[in-house]
Amino acid sequence: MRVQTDGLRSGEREARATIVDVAAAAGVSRQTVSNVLNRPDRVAAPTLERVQREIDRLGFTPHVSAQQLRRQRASAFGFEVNPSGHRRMGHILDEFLVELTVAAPSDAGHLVAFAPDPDDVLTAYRKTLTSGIVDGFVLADTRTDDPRPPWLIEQRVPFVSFGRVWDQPELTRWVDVDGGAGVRQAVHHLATSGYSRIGWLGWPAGSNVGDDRRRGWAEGLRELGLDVDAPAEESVQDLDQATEAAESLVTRLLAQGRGDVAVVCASDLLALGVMRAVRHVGLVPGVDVGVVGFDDTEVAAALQLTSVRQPVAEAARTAWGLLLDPELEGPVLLDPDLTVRASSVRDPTTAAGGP
Amino acid sequence: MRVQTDGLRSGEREARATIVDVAAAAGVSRQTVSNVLNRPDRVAAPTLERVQREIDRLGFTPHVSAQQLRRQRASAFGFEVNPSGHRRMGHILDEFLVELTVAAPSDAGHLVAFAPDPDDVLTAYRKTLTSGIVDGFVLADTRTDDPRPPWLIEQRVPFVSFGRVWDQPELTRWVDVDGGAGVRQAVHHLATSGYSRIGWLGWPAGSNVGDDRRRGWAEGLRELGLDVDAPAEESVQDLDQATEAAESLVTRLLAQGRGDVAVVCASDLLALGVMRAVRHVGLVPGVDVGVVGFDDTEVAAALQLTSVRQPVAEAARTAWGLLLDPELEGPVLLDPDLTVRASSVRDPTTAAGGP
DNA sequence: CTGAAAGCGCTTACAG
DNA sequence: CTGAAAGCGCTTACAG
Repeated sequence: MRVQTDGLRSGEREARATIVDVAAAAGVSRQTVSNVLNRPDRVAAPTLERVQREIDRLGFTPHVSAQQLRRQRASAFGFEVNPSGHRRMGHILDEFLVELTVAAPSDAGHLVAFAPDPDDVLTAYRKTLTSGIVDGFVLADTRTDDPRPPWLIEQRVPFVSFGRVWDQPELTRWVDVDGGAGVRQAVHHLATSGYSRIGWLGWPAGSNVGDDRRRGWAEGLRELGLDVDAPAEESVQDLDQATEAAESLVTRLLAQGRGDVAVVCASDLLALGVMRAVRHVGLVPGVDVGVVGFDDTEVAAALQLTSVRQPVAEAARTAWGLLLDPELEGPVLLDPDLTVRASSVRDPTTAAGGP
Repeated sequence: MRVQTDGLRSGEREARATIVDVAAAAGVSRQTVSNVLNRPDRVAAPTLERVQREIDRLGFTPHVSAQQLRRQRASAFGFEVNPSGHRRMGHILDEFLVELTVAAPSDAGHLVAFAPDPDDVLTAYRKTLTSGIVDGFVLADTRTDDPRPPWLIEQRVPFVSFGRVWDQPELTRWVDVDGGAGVRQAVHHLATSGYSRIGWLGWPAGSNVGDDRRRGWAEGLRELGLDVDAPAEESVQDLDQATEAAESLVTRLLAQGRGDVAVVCASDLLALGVMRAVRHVGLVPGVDVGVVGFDDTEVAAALQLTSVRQPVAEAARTAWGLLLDPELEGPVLLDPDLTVRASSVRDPTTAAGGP
């Protein structure tokens, strides 16, 4: 017999209602309450209604641990996080974690974040799994020679990946953002704004992500009938080096004429280098030279930089779909959005790139 | 009788070992295995060792749901997240979520992120609690008239807060960053760099956080014997308005003389406005006018802006301490760090604020 | 120091 | 359509 809510002294913690309390209140067995919850079709309408009323009245919520134990299923999935300091992809992964949590279908799954020892990542995956708190995983930040996918496949553990699993092409349960399509979109936008000589500032060749974005630039030019031999330069992800590379790039572009020059970049930081280079030659970003970055970081927002934005929330929803819905076929490649700001609209009243 | 690991066909998912498997392998009862795990002092040394060896050999990890159910304790705490788009504090809270996960003491607690319906936040707290998946909560982003603290207190639910609970001064289980101390530190740093006339650009009076930071500026000036009536201006968190306010502020500061002028700001965005204003009058941030921002965002890193950094990882560790260690007295006020960059060092070779 | 008993809250297959 | 039985994997108080 449970303590009745009404009988509590004020300030005392209410005892939670269990399925047995609901059963007693509704005058049925606890199995029938369980059926109301899990197999409502097997319960007669009047019984259903009566039980449901008591569930609502008592504020009953099933005890998740008991369900997990009995069902031998956690209905939860793990997501590895690493200390913010070591981030390799800006805040995208922090955002993805948040959006995965928001998008969790409350009935079918929730998210468990865990932080492995960096020297022995797989142990954390194994422990998380065998302690019964997850049924599978959402991977992100997959690398070439990533040990996780082969291990998970061997163990027959369900997983999806945010980001292609580059060296396992037979794997199809992943969702990624089509960086090339995003850059192509940027090129089309610049052309529409009246820029016709569009250069590229990217990372050194050899990174899957960077090469993909550069391909988008070349394809965009080709589709539009623009000069496919437009200048391109490379820089690592460092502001000073980017500025230097951008100075050379901007000089080459401007040497062929003025007024219709723009640069598309593989990242916002590279784009910031371009804005600097443009200022250095006495011109104004967005008015004299168009600039587009990638990832729509805080920097882009602050400096009025047009930028390609990854649809992180949609990627999170898709990840849940690939995990839970066997009908949904992978892989899924999402188109990014373009956030248009002053750096690409040729409006003399709204120069970009302050201060 | 369980399937033996050795007997599995290759590729088949291993059945996890349970406490019963360990007991059988070690030739003891399952209660003894449980004692090895939870009350090792009650077990004879040889038994302890024998059982431990089998635990390691079988890779046994206790089933968390079974423990939670039996102990009637989740050893987990909830943390509310909201879609990234609606963020009010930059990426600080995303970072805090990550650091809370990293800092979770694996034996004593783990973190459960959940996303409430914005129109009915308390319902999500109640459900998370009564479903038995958490024992309490970590709050963040507490507001004046926040409904959560009074409700949690009334329900006798344990919680800590990242950020003061401003309108419940009797509450002491919180950890916060001492913004005033951070700004004071910035003032001292600027003075050491040779700036002696130091203005303030803050938010309109009335916000707890903003007023606190401004107090730090005034105290810093007083401690150093500098002009406590130095000019101050206000702006909301918007780049154009910040630039306008900064222009007025910089003009006033420069009117009294040049060469030793600096501005401390309540945010990096306001600081960006100052850098713009400095450029507009033909001067160079960091060389002619010192600038310090707050929060050390990506913008600060990209623009070589010196900025006050909140110690998020330490705040997360402290939050766990306040939650789990009754000896640890609250409240805890952490000192921020100053990330020094070109905008405050008066070095002509490293101007800040590109492009 | 070790083990037999009870039970946490639920679900599932099955009998009536 | 409804309920009695069994059991998921563990821990706790207690008897020996």
